[in-house]
Amino acid sequence: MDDLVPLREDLVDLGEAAALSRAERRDQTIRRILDAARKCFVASGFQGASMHQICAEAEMSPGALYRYFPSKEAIINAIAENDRREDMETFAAMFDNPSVVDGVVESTMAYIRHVHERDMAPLFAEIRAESMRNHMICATCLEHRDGVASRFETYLADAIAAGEIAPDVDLSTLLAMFMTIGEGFALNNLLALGVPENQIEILVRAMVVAMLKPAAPPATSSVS
Amino acid sequence: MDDLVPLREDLVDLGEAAALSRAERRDQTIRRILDAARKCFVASGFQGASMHQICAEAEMSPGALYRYFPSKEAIINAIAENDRREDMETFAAMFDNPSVVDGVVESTMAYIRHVHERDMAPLFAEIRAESMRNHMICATCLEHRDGVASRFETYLADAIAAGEIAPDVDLSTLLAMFMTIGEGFALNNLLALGVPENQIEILVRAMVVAMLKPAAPPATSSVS
DNA sequence: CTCCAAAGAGCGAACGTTCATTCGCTATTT
DNA sequence: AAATAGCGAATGAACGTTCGCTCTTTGGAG
Repeated sequence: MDDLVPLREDLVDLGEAAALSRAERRDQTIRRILDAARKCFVASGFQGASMHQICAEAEMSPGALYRYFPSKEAIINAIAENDRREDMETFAAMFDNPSVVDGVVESTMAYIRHVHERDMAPLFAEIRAESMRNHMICATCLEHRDGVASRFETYLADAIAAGEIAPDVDLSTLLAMFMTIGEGFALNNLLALGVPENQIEILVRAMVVAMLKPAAPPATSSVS
Repeated sequence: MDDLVPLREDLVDLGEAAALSRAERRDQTIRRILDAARKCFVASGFQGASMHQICAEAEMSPGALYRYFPSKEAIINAIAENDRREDMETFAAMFDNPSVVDGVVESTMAYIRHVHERDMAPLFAEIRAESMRNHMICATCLEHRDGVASRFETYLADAIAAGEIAPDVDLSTLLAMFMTIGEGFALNNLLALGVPENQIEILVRAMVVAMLKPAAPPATSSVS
C-alpha cells in the first residue's frame, strides 16, 4: 500500500551503482514472502495458515508468489531452516568465552532474552511439533543441533583439559541435558511470565556449576 | 470386520450383572474415538489430521462419530485435556516424598521414563504449539500447570521450614524453572536418543541439589 | 412374557466451503 | 525479442459437517 511508488526511482536517483540487480530484487521479494509467511504461521500454524493469507500479508498474488516458491512446503522448510539457524547461532556465541561456566550461563541468558524480545516461542513450538512428523523439518533440526553439539563437545573437552569440568562427567549426557533444558527455555518465555531475569540467572548459574562438577557417582564413591 | 459377532453375547453369557449399560457403551465408544484421534493427531497434527482419517481409524462413519463429539475442535480439546491431566498427575507423584531432593529427582526420572514409554513427545509438542494460538488449549495448559504449581509451592514451602531449601531462594522462580526444564524433558525423548538413564539421574540430582541451595547471590561478589 | 413406540446408534452419500496450485495473460526489465 | 515478474480467476481435490435413512436397544403396557 505504501510501496507502490514508481519502481524506477532507484534507477533515476541513484544511477546504476545503487540499482538493484535482478538477483537482489529477487532476494528482497523472497525475504518479503518469508516475513509474511512467518507472521501467518505464528498466528495460525503451518497447516492452519493458507497460501491466500500469506499472499495477502505479502501483498502479492498467488501467481506471483509461486514464482519464488514451488509449494507451501518449500516455504515451511525455508522458515524452519532460517529459524533453527538463527537460534543455533545465538546459542553458539558462548564458544568465544574461555570460562565454560560463564559461557554457558551468559549464552543461556542471552537466549532467554532472545526468545522474549523476538517472541520466538510460538514458532519454535510449531517447528518442533512439525519436526516430529515431517522428515524434512526433522533433518533440519538435527542438522543444526548436531552442528552446535559438535562444537559444544570440543568446548567442553577443552574445559576438561583445563580442569573446569570434573573429568568423570559423561560429555554426551551433559550435552544432551544442556540442549534439552535450552529447549525448555525456548518453549517457555519466562521473562514474559514475569520471572525476574536476575533470579533466573542465579539458578541457571547454580545449575551449570553443579552439572559441570556433579557429586561423585553414588556407586563406590569416596570423594569429598 | 471382526467384531460383527452378535451383540447379545454379553447378555447371554454373563447375565444382567456384566451387561453394559447404555452409558457404559457410550463411554467405551468415546474412548475408542479418542484413541483413534490421538493416533491420527500424532501422525499428522491437529490441523493435518482429517475427520475421515479419524473415522477410519476408529472404524466408524462420520455420522456415527458426530453423535459423540459436536466438532473436531471438541475432540482436540478432549485429547489435550486428557493428556495434560495425565502428564501433571505423573509429575504430582513427588508430593508424597518427604525429601524434596529425592521427590523432585524421582518424579523427574519417572516423567522421563513416562515420556519414553508412552512416546508422549509428539503429542506434547502438538498441544504446546496449539496452546500458543488457541485460547481453549492455552487455558487447559495453564489450568493444569497452576494446579501442579500451587501444590508444588506448598511442598517447597514445607521444605524451607524443614531447612532443606535455602530460605533466600525465590520460590516462584524456582518453580518456573523446574516446570520449564520439565517441558524440555517432555519435548526431548532422551532415552530414545540413547542417553543412559543413570547418567541423566546423576546430572538431574546435581542440578536439583544446586538449585535448592544455590550459591550466595552474586551481588558484591568477589569471584576470581 | 410379548409387543410397540420412542430413542439411540450407525451409516455413507452429499453439501458447501476452502484449500494449494495452475494457467493464460499483460507489463516490465534485460 | 526473450526472459522475468505479476496478476487473479479457475480448477480439482479435500475438508468438516449434515442429513435422511436403517437397524438395534430400551422400557413400559398389555
